[in-house]
Amino acid sequence: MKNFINWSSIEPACPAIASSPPPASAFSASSVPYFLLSATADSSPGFITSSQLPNSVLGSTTASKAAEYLAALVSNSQLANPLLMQTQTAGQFNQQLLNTEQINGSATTQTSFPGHNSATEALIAVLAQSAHSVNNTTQRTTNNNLSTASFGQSLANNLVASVTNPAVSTSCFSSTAQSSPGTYTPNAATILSSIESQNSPTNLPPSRQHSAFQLVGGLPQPNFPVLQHPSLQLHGTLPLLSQLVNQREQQQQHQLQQQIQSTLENQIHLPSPSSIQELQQQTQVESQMSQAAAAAVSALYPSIMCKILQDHLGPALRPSLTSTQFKPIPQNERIDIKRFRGKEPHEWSTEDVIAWLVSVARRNDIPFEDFNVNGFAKCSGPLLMLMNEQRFRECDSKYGSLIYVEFRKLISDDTCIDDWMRTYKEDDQRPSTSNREQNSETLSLNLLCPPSQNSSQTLNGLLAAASPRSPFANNMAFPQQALLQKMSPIQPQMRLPIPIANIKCEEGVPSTSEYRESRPTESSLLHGVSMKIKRNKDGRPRKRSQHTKGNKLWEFIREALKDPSTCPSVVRWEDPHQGVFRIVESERLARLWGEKKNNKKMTYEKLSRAMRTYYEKQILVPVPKTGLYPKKLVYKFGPGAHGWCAPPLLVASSLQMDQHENMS
DNA sequence: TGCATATTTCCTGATT
DNA sequence: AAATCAGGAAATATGC
Repeated sequence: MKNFINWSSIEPACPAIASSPPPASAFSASSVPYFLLSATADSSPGFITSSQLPNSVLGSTTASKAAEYLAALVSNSQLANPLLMQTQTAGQFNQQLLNTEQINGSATTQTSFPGHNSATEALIAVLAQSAHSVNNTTQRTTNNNLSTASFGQSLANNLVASVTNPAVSTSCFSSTAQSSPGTYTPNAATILSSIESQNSPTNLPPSRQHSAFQLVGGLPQPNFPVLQHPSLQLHGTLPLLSQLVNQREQQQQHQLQQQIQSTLENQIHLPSPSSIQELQQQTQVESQMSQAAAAAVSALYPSIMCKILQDHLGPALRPSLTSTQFKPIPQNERIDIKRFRGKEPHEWSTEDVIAWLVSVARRNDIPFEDFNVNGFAKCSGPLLMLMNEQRFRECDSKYGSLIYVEFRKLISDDTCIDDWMRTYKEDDQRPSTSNREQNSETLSLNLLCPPSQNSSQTLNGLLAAASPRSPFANNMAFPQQALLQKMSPIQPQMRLPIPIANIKCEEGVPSTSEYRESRPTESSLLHGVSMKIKRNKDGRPRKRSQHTKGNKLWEFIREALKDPSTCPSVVRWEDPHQGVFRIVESERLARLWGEKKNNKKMTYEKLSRAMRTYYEKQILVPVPKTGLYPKKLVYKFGPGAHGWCAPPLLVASSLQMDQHENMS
């Protein structure tokens, strides 16, 4: 157990650990694979340029994306043989992590941090550790075949350890210390949450049960056979790298097959069939290792797996990769990702919606490819306005709620939706039937796209898509039903039950509506679609309520602690039992809070002032000055707060840590 | 309309 | 030196 390092024992001694990257000495040029050094990028020297990346990475061509991609590529190739992963980089990295003095050293400065390769190296180190630990496990359990699950678990555990550790997550995983510190972390955290939900600590091998807070150190010193090729030293091109990877794997497979073949042919000279079995097992393990590594990386980094890698991984992995998940944005379908900003949501075309989704992904540090864009492919702004949270979840089961919340923020001041609905109401009240038809058509078309598009479509055509038994199929009163049915499969109970004219008064959903009475939940479909326009004295429309449930600052922080996209990258637990948490990135938290409150001027200064008002109400209580916690940016929930509870994994890990500390 | 609530904004000064 | 903490005071936005 000596080679475990307990992060919690280091952190209190160094509250500023998250902002103190390792010294430059931890990495040297000679320890970096050639192709990382040879590539150049405008924004981040040392990384491959965005033009060299596949489409799936182009959604957000940040340096960290490039780093992730390269890391995946490296790991896919090198994890095929775990020994290759025991690189100098990994060894040095781990030694560096183990050196508490260095971590605590005040001499570390931002400028000395080699930001151009840190993310990749950190990841390689973690992957190396995974390979190493699995290798050990394999040696210990001789006859146990290495399973995909166990390897993936090991990899996941190491990433848990790394991401949980602020020194790694905030400093090392930030690909470019200068331009985008910490940008890697949310992705990793997002991925980890799904892993954590699958892997309970009790299922881990004994050596990994403290993984959430510990990182194994002391890797053997290396022998780093980098992929050496003259071209790579000049141009770090992915196709060539991929080709080399393929060639090398084919060679390895071929050699092993030859070995087995010759062994079988010379069987008479062999002492026992068990050796053949061992050799076959070795081959099997090698193959499984390769696939397991690939599966693990693909599971961890679905967004950065490009077609080259998928092809490389072989059929065993493909079933786990959905076609939609990795569908690149076609080059010829580029969209103006800024246009939507100049429009109101009800003016958004389907392209604007996609562009907005890109911005949501970026803002939340979610790989855009993780969004089920297909689910929103036919949604225009007006249609989004009619969709409730459940409908968003139907479009994207994973991120639907988040996207819904983001969209509600956009229309929170009720301006655009009110205007839009009012316009329709005015039109709708015109007596002429022909007008009604026309207006219904306009609206229905608007739901799909703004007037500029799809104008050739007719109302009849749209209505034809509706169920013939629909109560609105023949009266033109509510074409949204038809549209929603056409858009995507909708559960019958989700159908819009009432004519739009009747739903304009939030508090007055018509009492005559049999639908409402028989199915009260249906009114929730129109949550937020309010015709009641509240305005301030100066005539400006009121912003969305600040007192809405779940909209208080402490509740926002509570939710951030539950959200893998913000915990532990923005806020994280210090002591989940006691309700002690720490703000990791203060300004980012303030920015997120500002976004929620539609206040671009929010700062951490102001946020913290609001936090201090909570001491009076005991929503927060002073953090005990026991020396257990950092002195800054640490808060504690008090009896006035409720609903906070730490993720089970953290609690379990923390308990184990307590036991471990008690034992020692 | 007025009051209560929950911040938000600005500030000074202390601490890390 | 910069970031953070502490808290007073007034302003603002919103719900009821």
